[in-house]
Parts: sequence; C-alpha cells; structure tokens
Amino acid sequence: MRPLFHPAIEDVRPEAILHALSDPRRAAIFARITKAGCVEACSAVSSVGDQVIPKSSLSSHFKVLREAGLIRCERHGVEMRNHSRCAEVEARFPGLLSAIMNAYAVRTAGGDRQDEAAAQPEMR
Amino acid sequence: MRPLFHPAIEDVRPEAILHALSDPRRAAIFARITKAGCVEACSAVSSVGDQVIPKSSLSSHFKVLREAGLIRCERHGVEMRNHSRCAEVEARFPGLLSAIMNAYAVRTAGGDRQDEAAAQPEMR
DNA sequence: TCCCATAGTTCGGAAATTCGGAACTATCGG
DNA sequence: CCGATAGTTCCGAATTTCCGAACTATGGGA
Repeated sequence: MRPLFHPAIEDVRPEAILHALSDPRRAAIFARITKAGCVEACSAVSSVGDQVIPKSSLSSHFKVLREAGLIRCERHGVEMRNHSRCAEVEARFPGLLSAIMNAYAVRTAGGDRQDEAAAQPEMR
Repeated sequence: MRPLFHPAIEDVRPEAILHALSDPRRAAIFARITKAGCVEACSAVSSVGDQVIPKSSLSSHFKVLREAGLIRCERHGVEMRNHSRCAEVEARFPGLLSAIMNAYAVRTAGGDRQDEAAAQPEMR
C-alpha cells in the first residue's frame, strides 16, 4: 500500500484543482497544510471550524487533494505526513493557488452570514 | 420569468466560482463569453471543441455560471445575451479569474493527451 | 511473540448531483 | 393565429458524495 499515487506535476489538471478546492472544507484543510510549514499529521485536522468531519470523509478529502496534485502524502510510522505541493503547482499555474486562497480569505473577511471559520486566510 | 436571478457581487462565493469553472466545458463557455466582448447569443455555444452539448445541459451550464455570479443574462427578443461579470468579480477576488483561465491555457498548451480544444486561452 | 492502541483505508448503501431526451413556454415575424 | 426559433422544465438514469462500520497497517510494549 505504500506507493500512494501522486500525479506528476505536468499531469496535474486545472479542473482537478478547482474541483478539489471548490469544497470549503478541503480548501481549509489545504490552507492549513500549506501554512503549517508543509508538514502535518493527517487527522490533526479532525474538524474545520466547529464542524466535525468523520474520518472516512477526511480520508477521501485527502485523497482528492492528493490526486489533484495539491499535496504529497507519505507514511511515517503509524501516521501520515502531508506536504503541500504549492510550490510545484505555483510554478505550473502561476498565481492560481494564491488567488484562490485569497478569494476564500475575502469571503471570510467580507462578513457572509455563513460559517465564518471555514477557510484560513493568507497562504505563502 | 424575466427577472432571472443574479447574485449581488458581494454575495458571490468563491466555492461557487470554483465549482462552476471546475467543469472544462463551462470554463470554455465562460472564456468565450468573456472574450467575445462580453456579449453573445446563448447557444452560439452549442458545442465545445468537437463535443456537442445537448441544449438542456447547455441551459443548466448557463444557470450554474449565472448563479455563481460569473455572467449576467438578459432576454433580448427571442434570444439571450450573456455578459461576463469578469470585471466585478475581478474587483472582489483580484487575480482569480485570470489565474484560472491562464491555468486552462497552460493545460491546453502543455500538450495533454486529452481534448485539446476544450478551453480557450488568454482572457483580458 | 502476541496483543493492543492508534491512524487511515475500504466497503456498501443512502442521499445528493448531474446528464440529457422529451415536452413545454416565450417571443417574434408573418 | 400559426410556425419557427431559443430556452426552460420535467423526470428518470447514471454518477458522485457522504459517512458508519468493518478492516488493514504500523509501532509499542508485556
């Protein structure tokens, strides 16, 4: 089971990235991984905002992020380390990730009525 | 039926935009509308690449784009005019749309094996 | 070595979303 | 009023998402 599938950076497709980040929970998870110095134990993210995410759902969110090419996952002992592939993706699609994360930051800053804490602002 | 629903710009949510543009066909439609001087008869876009889109599907694609806040639609006689809300969205989420459209352009330029003509490059 | 605890994945059925053909509606030009 | 064109709605089939329960993998003792 070790060799988890990761797309090569040149196989990463924009629609996969947009789809992955079009879910605010996944976007929040990705923001957290990217912010946290690119390393984090997997279910350190057991909730987003005050919303608890069941672990089977968490697992599939990570899978979506991984297969979209946004993160790199490897086992370390009993847990998983997740690295953001932010830099690689930035090189291939300049400005994309920062624009997306900024957009979420605008939304949470802009005072919408709905779940404020969903996404974390300013990456990079 | 006239007053088609359009979200106010401050109600536009990033996840809706990402979701709308995470479909390459919708992204291509949006690119075409934006490029074509912000006005275009609706089913001038009856196909994307060489792929024909049935009109019920087209209709719902336009609905998704409209409700995401990406386009503005109004009836003119028997047909629909679609304006890109690109400028408004750009003001709210700086860099987002151009980064996304550029990403699709990179993909088509980068020589993926799959439907090359799906999205049109360089907006703005 | 065996057993337990922890971290994550897989399975499977329910719920939600998307797709697209067929029927319907709106508008214009005779 | 009639026909043609442009879109929308309806609805069933196919696909995707969600999440609890069972399962797998790894490391740490006893």
